[in-house]
Parts: sequence; structure tokens; C-alpha cells
Amino acid sequence: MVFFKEQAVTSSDKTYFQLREEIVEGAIPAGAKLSEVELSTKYEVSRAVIREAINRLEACNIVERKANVGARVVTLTEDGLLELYQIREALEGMAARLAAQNMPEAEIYELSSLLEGQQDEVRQSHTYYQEAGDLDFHYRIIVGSKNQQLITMLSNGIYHLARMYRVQLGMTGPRVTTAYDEHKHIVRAISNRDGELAEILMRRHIQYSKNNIAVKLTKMK
Amino acid sequence: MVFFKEQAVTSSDKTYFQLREEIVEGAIPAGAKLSEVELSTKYEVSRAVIREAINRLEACNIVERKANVGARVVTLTEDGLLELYQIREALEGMAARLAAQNMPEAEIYELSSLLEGQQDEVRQSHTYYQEAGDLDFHYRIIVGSKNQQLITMLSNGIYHLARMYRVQLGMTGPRVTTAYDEHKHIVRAISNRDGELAEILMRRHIQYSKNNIAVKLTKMK
DNA sequence: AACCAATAAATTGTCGACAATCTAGATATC
DNA sequence: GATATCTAGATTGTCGACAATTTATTGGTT
Repeated sequence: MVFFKEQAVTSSDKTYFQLREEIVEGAIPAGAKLSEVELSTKYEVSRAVIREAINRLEACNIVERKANVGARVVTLTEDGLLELYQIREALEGMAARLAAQNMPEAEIYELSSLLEGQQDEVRQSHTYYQEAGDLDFHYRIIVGSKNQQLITMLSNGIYHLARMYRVQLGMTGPRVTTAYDEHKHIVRAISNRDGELAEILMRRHIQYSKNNIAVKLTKMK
Repeated sequence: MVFFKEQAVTSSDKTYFQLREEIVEGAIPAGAKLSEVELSTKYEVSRAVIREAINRLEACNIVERKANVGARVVTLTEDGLLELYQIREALEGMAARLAAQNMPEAEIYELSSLLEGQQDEVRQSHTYYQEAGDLDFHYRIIVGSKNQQLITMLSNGIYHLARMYRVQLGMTGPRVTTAYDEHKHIVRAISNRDGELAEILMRRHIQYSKNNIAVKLTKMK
């Protein structure tokens, strides 16, 4: 399910989307060098469009580039993950508070019934939330904040990085049902127009996610 | 005083910095079209480097680009300003809290003595804080947070936008001495390692700035 | 054998030209 | 006179080639 459409009009757009997906989903691993000529032959486009795509990836903090040397996929450190989730906590906590103020009733209802509809699915298969469901939920609340700069900031940069972490660290599994309940509580707070509570719950929700990943990280060492 | 150096190694870098300055400082006004050929003759570089510079400006939300049409300098709305300062409040509030945890004593001392040194200057000329002083203060606290992602996020994008607002709205003047005192209180909280208080004071400080600008805005209408 | 210098190969940065797309003006039609 | 269509101009998107810089290789010296 694609809930925020990035439509590629130009060739650079398509290349950028493809490259980003390959990196975020791990097909191009962390630390890999992005050779312009290699990629231009692979995607059958000019080096100019490859360069433009790489520039955009650099702006998203997905690749690092050194002048006259080249671009490499960023290697994600444990500290970097902590930093990223600190930012998410601040920004999405604010988003939840603003959503409680600004989100139209119709959007709240839509989000609420979306969660309701997934209730049975969650109870049965326990496979609900690792992916699209969680992302969808968070994105709808960001949009509900009605802060345009916040929306672009998160959907252009931070989310892709966060997903990249989860993929690279093999985070596909657990923490399913509790996250679902947390989501429900957040929606209820927004529905009650209780911004303060919504922020607290959202921050806590993101902290749980962070701790969950951090635990897995320490186990791997 | 330049306290965080962006050194331009390539020609695109230089063009990007120049273009950004001209836009942020108002030489190129809001809503202006950025013609690639025009700029390439003006700066005496190829269209390729102009395109790269424009792409970077787009990533900073300084220009908006439509495919096959062109790029225009963003026109700043009152709502946009509100949104921007909401984000600053969340992020820099967090930065202050983190700085109270992570900022080395040496950096705190340096910042503190910097403020002390400006005390007389403030009392006399009342011209202290409209520019570099304020920016320097905020940047040092961001750096003190030791959150690298936060540092790049703010210094690459948000600060330039915030400055652009102030320039376009003719915010050069007042709110000098009170801001100075606010800064001193924030530093004291950081020095005492009181993260909670530091965050509260920083948020309040940014709210004051926002209100100050918002008032001027309504007067202009 | 280890280290340094000079050269060769490869990669990125920049350029000018062509192709694709959009915008404006003129012409035609109702 | 207003609207729609077509054409001409201008602008952006894409391409391949050349220049500048970095990296790897070779050769020489201690």
C-alpha cells in the first residue's frame, strides 16, 4: 500500500527512487561505493542523471560523498541510531500534539477505523506491524499535524533512514501486538483532542521502539 | 565571524554558497525565477553546476522546483514561519537538554565566557544580538548536544530558512537585551547539568522570538 | 625488503550540444 | 468577442566528451 505517492516525472526521479530503494532495502549494502559509470550502465542512463540521484541521496543522509573521490552508502552506527530516534521522538511527539489540535475529524475517523479493521488480523497472525502498518500510522499522524515543513522533513529524510536501520539490523520480527495497542491509545488521545497526552504516548512509543532495537543490537555483538 | 566553516572545494560548492547567500540575504527576492541559462552566464559556469546548486537549494527548502518548468525562490508565508519555529522549538529544546548531558566543560566555559565578554557591549550599544551573536549561541548549543544528525539537519536547512524569514520581513532590530539574558539563563542551566530546565528555557526563548516576529508581521498588514 | 617518486589508469567534475517539454502568440472557429 | 488549436520560441532534461583530480602501478634508491 502506497499512501504517499511520489510520482516520478523525470528520468532522474525514477533513478533516484530505484537507487534509494536498493540502498534502503539492502540490495546495495552499507559502505558500498556508488560508482557513477557503473550505475549509469546498470540503469542505462547518462551519468548526469546518476549524479543528480546521488546528490539527492546525499541530501537525505543516505550516502556520504567526498569531493573528487565519490559517494558511499552510509554505515549505520549504534550511536547514529540513538541520535535518529532522539530526533524522531522530538518531532513525532510534536506531531502528535499538533495532530490533536489540527487533525480533521474525518482523518481521525479514518485512522481509527483503519486500526479497528486490523484488530482481528493482529490477534491471529502476529505479523501485522513490522512494516506498512506502522509506517502508515506514523505518516498519517504527521500529516494530521498540518505542519508542511514537518511533513516534508520526515517523509523525505528521516523515515528512509529509520527503515534502513531496521533492514540492516534484521529488525523484521517482534514487538507487534504491543505496538498496536500503543497506536490505539495514541489515536484515542488525539480523538479526545488531548495534545499533551498524545505527545507523551507518542514519545513513549518511539522510545520503546528504540529500546527494542538497541537490545537486539547489543545481542548481536 | 564564521564559526562553522563550509569550505568550497568544487565549483558547484562555490556557486551553491553564493546563490544561497544571495537568496537568503534578499538580493534575489522571494518568488523570483531561477533561470539556469541566466545564472550560468552570470556566474560564468556551466549549466551543470547551476543545476547542481539549484538541486541543493531545493533540498534545503529554499527554492521550489517543478519538473520541466523551473525553480523559484520560495515565498514565505506567515503559516510557514509558525511551522518553522515549531520545529525549531522541538529540536533546539531537545538540543539544550542533550547539551546539559553531553557538552564538555570546556565548551560550556567557552560559551559562558563568550557571553560574559559581550555583557558590556550589550548594555551600551543595544545592537548586540540581531545577528551573529544569536546564531553563534544557538549553534554552539546544537554542537554541544553531540547529536550529529541534529547538527547537520539544523545547519544545512533550518537556520538558513529562519534567517531568510528575518531578512525578508525586515527583522533586524529589537529584542536585544532580553534575548541576552535568556541566553545567560540557558547557559547556567546547562552548566548545572539541569537538562529539564535547559529545555524549558530554550523552548521559551524560541517562543519569544516567534512571537516577536509574528507581532511585526501582523503590524505590516 | 621497505620506502619514496614518477607515471599510468580510473574516477569525478565540468562543459557544450541535442532532445523533450512547457509557455506564449497567432490564427482559426464558434 | 471568447474560446480553442496550432505553431514558434524559450527553457529544462539528458547525453557524450573533455578536463581535473585521485588512486593504483611501476620503477628506482637506500
